[in-house]
Amino acid sequence: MGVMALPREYTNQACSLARSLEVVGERWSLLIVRDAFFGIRRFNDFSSHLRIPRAVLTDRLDFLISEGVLVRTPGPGRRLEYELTEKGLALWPVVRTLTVWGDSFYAPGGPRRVFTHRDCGGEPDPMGRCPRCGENVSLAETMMRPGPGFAKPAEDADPVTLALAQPRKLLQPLTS
Amino acid sequence: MGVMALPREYTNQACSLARSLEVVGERWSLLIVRDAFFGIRRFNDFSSHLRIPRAVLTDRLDFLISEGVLVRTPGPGRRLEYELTEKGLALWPVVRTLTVWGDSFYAPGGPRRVFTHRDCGGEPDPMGRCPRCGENVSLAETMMRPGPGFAKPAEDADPVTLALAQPRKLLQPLTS
DNA sequence: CAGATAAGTTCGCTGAACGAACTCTTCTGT
DNA sequence: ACAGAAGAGTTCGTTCAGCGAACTTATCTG
Repeated sequence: MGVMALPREYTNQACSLARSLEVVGERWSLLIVRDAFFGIRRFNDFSSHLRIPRAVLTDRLDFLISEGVLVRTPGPGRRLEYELTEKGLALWPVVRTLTVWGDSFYAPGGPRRVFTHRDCGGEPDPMGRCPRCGENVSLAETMMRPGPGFAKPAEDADPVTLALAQPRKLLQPLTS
Repeated sequence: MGVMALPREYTNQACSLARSLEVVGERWSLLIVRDAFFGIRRFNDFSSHLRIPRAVLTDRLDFLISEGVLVRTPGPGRRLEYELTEKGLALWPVVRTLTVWGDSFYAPGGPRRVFTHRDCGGEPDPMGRCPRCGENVSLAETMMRPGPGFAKPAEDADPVTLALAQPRKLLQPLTS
């Protein structure tokens, strides 16, 4: 059974960071969430893009659902899909700040992906504030595209990886 | 030997989030970094505050040093101390956004800690911008104090926990 | 009705995390 | 100078989660 033991509690329960890490601090969890922001919604798409063991993927999805970060919904053709809830969407600043840190220290060629305000072209900060127009940019108004440090995927890369190498809107369902 | 194998690589190396998680995505790493922001600098203080197995703490500290997130320096009385580097300090937005998310969804009584601009009392956002005075607030100008959702530690809690229940400046060395 | 595709399960293995106890070195008081 | 305490790890046996590969079951599709 996929009943997953609650991840062992970080002892210092007085801290909201520790509490958050109990939910999204396990291996793969944040990458699954990131892929959901990128529009991935189906089991096999997560599996082929992340190359995570399928049993682990099952566990993580179940757990994220039980924590209210994802919901499982029937998609077109009754196939199951996984989508971010409001609570999951609220993780965007976390995903973004970690990515910015990685870009700063591990991407000598510049950011691997760039996120821009669809309407004005500015680059919103992790909280969504656009420095060009001053607006608060929603995720649906945010474009993602390869940046200067992007490593072009091989021709024979999996279809999901190829699709994510094209400019897209965040959260736009990726139907491979 | 504390030689730690590089954490298994998350396969999708085209992504800076995955790269970041290889550095700070392992169990305990971000909590160690958080404690460093709170002023903890000594092995035993990390150990007693986090209640992490000591061998794991050794591994994590060595690894964070090898990645340039921490430095080991001789402190007063030649005792070793661990301090955040510039690269480590750049993780504050990550720590802060995760904490804010945890406060939002797992702290019904309100934030467990609040962080304020020493000069004006405003509460800077995770990027450091103070909504009251508009300034960009440095970490050294940021005060931390218990918030409405803070669980008062028991009288017999360890000295580190007790010290962190008092208002303090971020990064101020905690010499227990 | 015969593949093909989606969405998982099952299984044996290995390595990391765990807690408790132990070691070695440096301070501190008398 | 010496005894004891505190700091900073190491060692050790156990347990459990993550791993990859192969297998299963259910739904589509031609």
